[in-house]
Amino acid sequence: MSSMSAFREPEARHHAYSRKQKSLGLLCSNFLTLYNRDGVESIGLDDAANRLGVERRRIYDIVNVLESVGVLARKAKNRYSWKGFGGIPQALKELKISDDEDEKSLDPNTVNGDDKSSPNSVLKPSTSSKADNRREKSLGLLTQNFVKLFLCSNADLISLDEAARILLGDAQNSSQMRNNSAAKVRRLYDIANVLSSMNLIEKTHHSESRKPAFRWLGMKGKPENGFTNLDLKDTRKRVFGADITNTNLKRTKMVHLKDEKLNQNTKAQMQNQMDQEDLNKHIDRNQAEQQSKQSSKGFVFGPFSPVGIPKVSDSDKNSSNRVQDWESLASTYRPQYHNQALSDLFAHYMEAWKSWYIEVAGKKPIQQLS
DNA sequence: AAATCCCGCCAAATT
DNA sequence: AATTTGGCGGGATTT
Repeated sequence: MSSMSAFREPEARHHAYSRKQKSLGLLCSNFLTLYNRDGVESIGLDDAANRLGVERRRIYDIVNVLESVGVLARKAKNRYSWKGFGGIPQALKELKISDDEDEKSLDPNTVNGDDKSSPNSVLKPSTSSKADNRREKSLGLLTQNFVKLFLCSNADLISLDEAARILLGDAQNSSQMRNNSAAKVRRLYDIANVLSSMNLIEKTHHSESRKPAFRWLGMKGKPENGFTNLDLKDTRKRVFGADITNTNLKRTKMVHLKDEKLNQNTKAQMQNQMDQEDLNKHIDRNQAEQQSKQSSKGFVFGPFSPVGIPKVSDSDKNSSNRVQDWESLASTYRPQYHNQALSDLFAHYMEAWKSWYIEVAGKKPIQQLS
């Protein structure tokens, strides 16, 4: 009854219904900021949806990919447990191992390929049952496969298009796989966005400046205590500074790992380094913002925002512009880190959020689960 | 025009 | 049967 769809304004002074403000990536950032840290241990989907001001559907998207990377774990209906960023390494390790033993050299893009081939393809788990058909196309599985692509191949720059192609089972033409691939890409965009918000990957461009692609950052993205620059030396895997010449990875049957309920205890030890990573994100955003708008830092709430709050927007992170404001907050440039400043900023965010939340929901501020 | 990807309908899964 | 999950893709936004 009486739904409030009174936003028909064709145009007005400054509105800008910006699609960016509703991006999955941003939502994920908010999600992380909200649940990361402190004693969060259990997360209710309803709560998340309310807190973030979005429909449930969106939460599922986020939660699914986060779970695929080990940050969350489904505990029960409507309930997930927060494992934290500390759970990522383990998850990645599992992914790296995975099963299947056959190897195949896939050539995502090979000019005039004459390698007919592709004896077949497909990733359908042979043991696939009719019911598992759903799981096969799940966002979660796609996420894991996408990640495996980075983990198992030596190419560190992959475009969504390539990923989709590979994940499909190769083959560069014919069949309606074409269309299927397109559909896959849509999903990959979503995945890439949330993965980006975690800084597990970063958007860049292939080669000099052509097609957009993603680079795997993994834990390296946030050196907790090392350095913020990723040199070319890299740690172990050698990487050619060029586009993918040939991806040599397995035909990934990919994951199917059975539920890993091995760990369940723990409670303190997971969160430790990601603090700044998340904040860096926000800062990054702020900087980007400074370019398009100015000032305005804060959160982006859902569609409905408090009556008194202007609902600050904020541009998304990565932007293809000059990066040089590193000192923007380093100020003192110390060998250490700006944890202090970051913590401060974080606190500010939380405070703002909290106050907003209280005002709107009229609930208690930040629940402490239990 | 092409690349992104939000939105939410509505069907599988679960409860 | 009701509710929770979550494919899926039309088409609006950005680039």
